[in-house]
Amino acid sequence: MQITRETDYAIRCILYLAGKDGNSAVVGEISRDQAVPRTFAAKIMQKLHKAGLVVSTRGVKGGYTLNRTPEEITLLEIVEAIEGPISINICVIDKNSCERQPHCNVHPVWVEIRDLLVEKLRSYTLDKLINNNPPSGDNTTGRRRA
Amino acid sequence: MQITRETDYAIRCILYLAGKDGNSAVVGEISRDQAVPRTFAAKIMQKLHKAGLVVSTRGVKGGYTLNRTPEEITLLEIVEAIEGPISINICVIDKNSCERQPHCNVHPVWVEIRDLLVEKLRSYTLDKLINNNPPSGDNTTGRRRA
DNA sequence: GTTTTTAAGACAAATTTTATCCTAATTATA
DNA sequence: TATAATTAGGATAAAATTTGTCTTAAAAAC
Repeated sequence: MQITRETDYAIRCILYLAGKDGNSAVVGEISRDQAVPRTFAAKIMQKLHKAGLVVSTRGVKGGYTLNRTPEEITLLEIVEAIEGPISINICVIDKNSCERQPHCNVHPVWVEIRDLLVEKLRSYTLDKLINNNPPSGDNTTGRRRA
Repeated sequence: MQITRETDYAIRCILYLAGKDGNSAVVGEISRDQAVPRTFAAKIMQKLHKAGLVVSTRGVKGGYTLNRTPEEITLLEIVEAIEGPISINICVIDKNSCERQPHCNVHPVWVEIRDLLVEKLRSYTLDKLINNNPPSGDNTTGRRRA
């Protein structure tokens, strides 16, 4: 029940991009800085591009930039860009995977946990990760609103 | 980010045992009833035994029974009996896996999500799954205490 | 047209998951 | 005490997934 290394890489890569403050970076630079294998990083950036999280430019002055501000990109989007929809157990996504019954008694638990996970991942945006801030809605540190 | 099929099997198997209301069951019976491959089921029952969740008896009248009441066995224990400690990302468990820094900005997120998951899984006991009840502490259905 | 970059798909290695098989140990009972 | 029924544990194997690499093409700058 872990994220894959690829997902971890993807978060690092896009976080690096977010840190460039609007400037672009090429795969080689991202790969070097974040210590992810170059060709693997290339594949990851392609996935992030397909998911609409980054803009790609080909050619000599090409590279990648964020497609939105760091405030508008969530961990959930990054994870799902790499791994597809979160499901915890196969039965949450694939209706035909519970061969024996329409759904067993445990099924609602997986759905509940999936929803929990989705909400939590959605609450973290790139800028919060960069600034080490708690996610929206969290007020456990005792800070109060202005 | 899914539980393995083995874990799913394990939950089915122990749930079947819980349904036997104190009576024992042999691997063959569990395997047949829950449609999990016989030798694989045998391995799973061994893991549940090592984790102290079930009692095993060898020999002619042998088999498995629960080692506690269904109220006292949580989903968390079953998952961890099969998969080991929950971690979401390798860095949550293995301190040496973040090569570059002591821990990155994302690390606390994984810890938080791990904790969330652990709490949720702990809140579900076998009897709640059998009776399709919400976990302890949940009162979203509007029922009130007597 | 040459160089630098991304795009995409095929391929390959490594690891994990999902099993199976075999031998031993234990227990009931004929 | 021999036999049958069961679990215990380790070795092995097959399948699937993860983690990469390689090659060719397309695009853009100069």
